[in-house]
Amino acid sequence: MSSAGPLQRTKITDCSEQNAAVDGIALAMSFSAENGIKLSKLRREVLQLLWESDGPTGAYALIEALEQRRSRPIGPPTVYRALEFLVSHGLAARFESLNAYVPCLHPEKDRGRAFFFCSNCGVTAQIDPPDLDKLLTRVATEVGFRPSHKVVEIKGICGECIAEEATGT
Amino acid sequence: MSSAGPLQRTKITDCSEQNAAVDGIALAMSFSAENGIKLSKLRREVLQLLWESDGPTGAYALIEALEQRRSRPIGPPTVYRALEFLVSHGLAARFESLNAYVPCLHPEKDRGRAFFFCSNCGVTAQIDPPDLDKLLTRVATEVGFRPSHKVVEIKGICGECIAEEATGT
DNA sequence: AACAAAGCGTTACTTTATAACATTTTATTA
DNA sequence: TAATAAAATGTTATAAAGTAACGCTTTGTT
Repeated sequence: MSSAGPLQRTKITDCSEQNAAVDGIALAMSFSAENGIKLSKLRREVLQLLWESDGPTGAYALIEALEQRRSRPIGPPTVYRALEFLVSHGLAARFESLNAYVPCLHPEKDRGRAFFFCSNCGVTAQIDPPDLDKLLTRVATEVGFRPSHKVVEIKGICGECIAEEATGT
Repeated sequence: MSSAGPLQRTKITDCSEQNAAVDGIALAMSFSAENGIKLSKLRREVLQLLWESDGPTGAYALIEALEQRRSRPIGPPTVYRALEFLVSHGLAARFESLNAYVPCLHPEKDRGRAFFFCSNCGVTAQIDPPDLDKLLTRVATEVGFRPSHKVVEIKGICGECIAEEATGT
């Protein structure tokens, strides 16, 4: 995958992948400590794999990666449960239209996340425009609906790939 | 499923289910005629099943329903291809977070659809606030992204179910 | 009628996800 | 700290969703 573009990535853009992962985990650790959440070894490993990954990661890719790390078989429920925990605490999110998972910054404000995904290079960004959540909430209110979970996912081509397309790179 | 609430449903709210289905198909037929699309028997049947259905419908539920109608086995690819066609022409949409399909009004304007789904009663609504698509497009533009597919899905509790909850019905 | 193209059928298989129950680890408190 | 309860993880089996590859049939075209 190419380097960071103008997108605010789910990964921290101006750090190496490794550092982004470290930061992501550090963030999760302090967030957990502050909120009385226990981040078990398994859950930490899964989250770390998400941060170290190049993009949205499927559950079975995580299983394989864990098996590598541990040199023994891991059953799907093990990983799915860890993912469920991470998602329920806002540390990760499921990218519904990709059947895959991404790590999340800002676990505290877990509403109205918008994910962008470049179909060309796979770069993923999480952008949370305050307007968006307000708009969705307003529309919901107008029709008497009480939202509990909002999914906003945009697929397309990122700025870098558009540029490369133009210059014929 | 309960009767129509204040939501603009994917089904036409002030008609019986049967009439909604008839109207949905009629709409699809005229739309197809106008746009030089051929709606084969199979595709028409699948679309009709979507309209007649009580809510978002899984591919395998459609397969079963078709097998009922035809009294012989139907393979998954048959239905998936029909769904792909319907979705690509805006006559249906995949509800990503439910692994299911819904029929669509307004096939012509196939952008920025917002789906609402009541986790309690299953009622589904398609609402397309012009603001929403504009906002998503604006945010995308700001980060240099060219969107090709937008997914907006809101799960929660619909007005009717909130009312029933309150009155203890 | 002959041909081409699109649609559909069929078989087999892959990927994604969960149910049910056993075991281990962690936390609690006697 | 040993006993117990609760939470987390491991294990096996299976369900649910989706696709690849190939052949036949229908539809459209010359």
